[in-house]
Parts: sequence; C-alpha cells; structure tokens
Amino acid sequence: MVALMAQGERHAWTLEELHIALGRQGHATDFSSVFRAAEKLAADGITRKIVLDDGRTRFEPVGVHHDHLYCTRCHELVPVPCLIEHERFAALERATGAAILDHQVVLRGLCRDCRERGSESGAPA
Amino acid sequence: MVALMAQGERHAWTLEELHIALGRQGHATDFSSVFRAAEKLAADGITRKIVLDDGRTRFEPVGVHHDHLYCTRCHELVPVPCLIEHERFAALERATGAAILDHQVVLRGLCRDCRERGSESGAPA
DNA sequence: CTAAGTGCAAATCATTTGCAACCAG
DNA sequence: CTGGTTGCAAATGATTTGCACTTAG
Repeated sequence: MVALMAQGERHAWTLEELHIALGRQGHATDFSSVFRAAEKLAADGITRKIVLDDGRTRFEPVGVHHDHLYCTRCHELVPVPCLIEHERFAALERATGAAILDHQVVLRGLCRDCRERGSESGAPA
Repeated sequence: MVALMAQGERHAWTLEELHIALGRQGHATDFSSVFRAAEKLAADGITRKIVLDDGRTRFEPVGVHHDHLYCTRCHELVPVPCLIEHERFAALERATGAAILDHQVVLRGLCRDCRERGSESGAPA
C-alpha cells in the first residue's frame, strides 16, 4: 500500500480508492483489511489522515509539510506549498496564549486542469 | 437557532450541541428538525459547515473570515485571526494555474484555558 | 388551499469491530 | 505455539430521507 501511495498516481487516497487500486494491481483484499492497514500506517506516522467535508477520509504519505487544494470539480486533493509563515504561529501563541502543535490548510477551488477545461460541460475526471 | 448561535456561548456548534441547547431553552425539537434547519442556514449562507476529523460536522455563524484552533483537550473549536496573507493566494494561483475560491485553516493544539490548566489531570471541559 | 416546517421511524454511508481461520516466525 | 493478518458479517455513529401531519400565510 505504501508503494501504491508512493508511486504518485494520486496524492491523497480514500479507503475506497486504495481498495480499488489494490485490486487492480492484483492485490485484491477486503475493505476492512485496507482500512486496518491504512489506520496502522497513519498510527505509525507513515501516512496522515485528512478529513474534508465530503465525508471521506483520505490518507497521504507523510513528507514535507504542505497545504492542500481541494478541487470542487474533480474532487482531487492536490498538494500545494504551505502558505503560512512560521512566525505567524509564534505570534498567535503569544497573542492568544494557546499552544499550536499542528495545522492544516485546505484551499477550495479548481485545480489547474479543471480550470483550464473552463466551463466545458464535461463530467469531472 | 440563529439567535442561539449568535449569543456566543459557543462559536461552532455540532448538531447534537444545537439539539441539546435548543431543548434547554425550551425549544425542544426532533434531531432531524435541527439537522434540516442547520442545513438550510448553511445553504442560505447564514452559517457555514466545518468538518474536522472527529467525525462531527459543526456550524458557525458566517462573519468576517477567521481561522480555527481545534483544542485537542476540550474539543472546542476556537476562532482565531486569519494567518494567511491575501497576496499569497494570488501568488499561488499564478504559480499553479489553479483558481482559489475559498480556504479553511485548522490549527491543532491547546486553547488557552486548557494550556493554562497544563498537565493537570482534570477531565476536559 | 399551498407551501413550509415537524416528529418519527427507517435508510444511508463510511467506517469500525468481533471473530474464527490463516500464516509466518 | 504465538502474534499479526485477513475475510466476512454484523455493529456503530452521524447524518439523511420518506412520509404523514400540522401550521402559517
């Protein structure tokens, strides 16, 4: 599964996508096995869980931190460089008294491909 | 419901919290009514849905944009000023060709209250 | 009357979990 | 044998939906 995720066909995977892709690769398994393997990878810090408001959890390989662009047309989650400067966090901690351990940014819009396809009627990828 | 959310007892509400709070205010209703009313408010742009990985959808009144701090101790979602500078979006659009319509930042850590309580054993708020 | 809102129960959806059979060490 | 996996089925948890019934306009 790690190999599958690493090959870059997609950046963030839902359990269903992993399940299907594994099947296509000849590693057909039960959905629950995919679920457990994915949870384990996340627990071991190999992957990270990402939740969006479309109701499906995604898993992405852990690497350098980055933000995400959720394409509202093709529903793909694309990695983009982080938009927040480090000092911002320290400043916020000083200003509010809170302790920030982690953060996640989700941009919403159209990925380049979908934007280029413009208002074409075509169905999402 | 709008009134309830506006009174500021809490910033972002889960359906369950709304349901309970409405009941306490003497406006007992069915859970599905809360659900439908909340969905309608969100559809009408009065409130906004926020989804975190704790599996519950929250609704917050729409106002000036801000980011959120999710306290991993008391599970409260606290509003904090936006950490991303506007130019960043334009720069990213130029760099990637994507179109950004909206964004959402979720910081993860401890809110001030929980941080101050430090490592005290006490149960979450 | 007509559209909108409500309660209740049943249906969905995406996971999660229990368990017995298996497999590697 | 022993712990980690796996498939299958059943259980969860949080919504969502169908439907009959009021209710406001």
